[in-house]
Amino acid sequence: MNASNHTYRPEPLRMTNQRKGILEEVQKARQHLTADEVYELVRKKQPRISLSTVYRNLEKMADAGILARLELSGNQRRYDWNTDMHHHARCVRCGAVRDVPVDAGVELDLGSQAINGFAVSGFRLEFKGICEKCR
Amino acid sequence: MNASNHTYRPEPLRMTNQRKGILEEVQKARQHLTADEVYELVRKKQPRISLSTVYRNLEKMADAGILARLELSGNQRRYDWNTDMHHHARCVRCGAVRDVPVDAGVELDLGSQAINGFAVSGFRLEFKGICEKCR
DNA sequence: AATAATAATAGTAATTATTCCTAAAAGTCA
DNA sequence: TGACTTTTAGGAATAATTACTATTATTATT
Repeated sequence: MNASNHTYRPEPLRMTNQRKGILEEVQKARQHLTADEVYELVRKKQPRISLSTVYRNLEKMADAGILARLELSGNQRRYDWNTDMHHHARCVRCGAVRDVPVDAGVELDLGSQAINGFAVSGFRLEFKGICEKCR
Repeated sequence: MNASNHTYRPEPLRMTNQRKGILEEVQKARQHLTADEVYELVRKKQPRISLSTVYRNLEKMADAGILARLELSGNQRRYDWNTDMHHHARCVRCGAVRDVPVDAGVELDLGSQAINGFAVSGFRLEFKGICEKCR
């Protein structure tokens, strides 16, 4: 058991077909996918791939910084091709999740942010609302 | 399957011993508890209570607005006696979660918040950092 | 207090998401 | 090519949560 989610991992990543296929699907997806969504997609091209391979690789690539983990509150883990800092907005009707650039009119004053002895080092911001399609 | 998490529930809540005991523990806890933490606590006084009763009641009381669900990203669901609007801060060392009042120096500009066609109706904000004890 | 109606319970089974295990196969490097 | 090490498939294991069901408890009403 490891305290940190982002353990330093010196071992090299071999470029296997499976890994390539998984990465491809995540990168070309328009939404943020769950492990089993990725599995279903990759399976069309590599019918013998196993679910555990998909899980393992998504986690490994997230550790390596190639992908980003997306753990929205109360939901299944998803993976995001966009590893830059950004927020997310979830539609309460259809459940779609979209990216929100950090500067999209959102201003979070973290200036001298020391909430009663708590030293803030980061935050995550999650919007909910109704997306364009659902209005 | 129901689209909404907060279904209108006209049926009355009967005040059973189990429900009373569960509510008591959540309200007197200093931390935000998971279902099985509540279970272990209530069990000391009501050794025959079942885990599913704890789960069912926590959910029911959350639906009724007596408790608040707390689903921090990538974590087990917890329950919060404080149903007023507030944020949370999680210590990356010890994992403790504390409340952050909405006005604690945090300013989120939601003025004309329409992120490219997405109508924002709410948001959740989660801090991480190091708590007083762990510094 | 007794009755009738129905909500809640204990105990367990089922589900879902994820991680772990292992022998066999496949990349990588010299 | 051969040696070394990572990765794989497939399935078992785990953890959190939800669903099921016969029995019991609560509440409102006589």
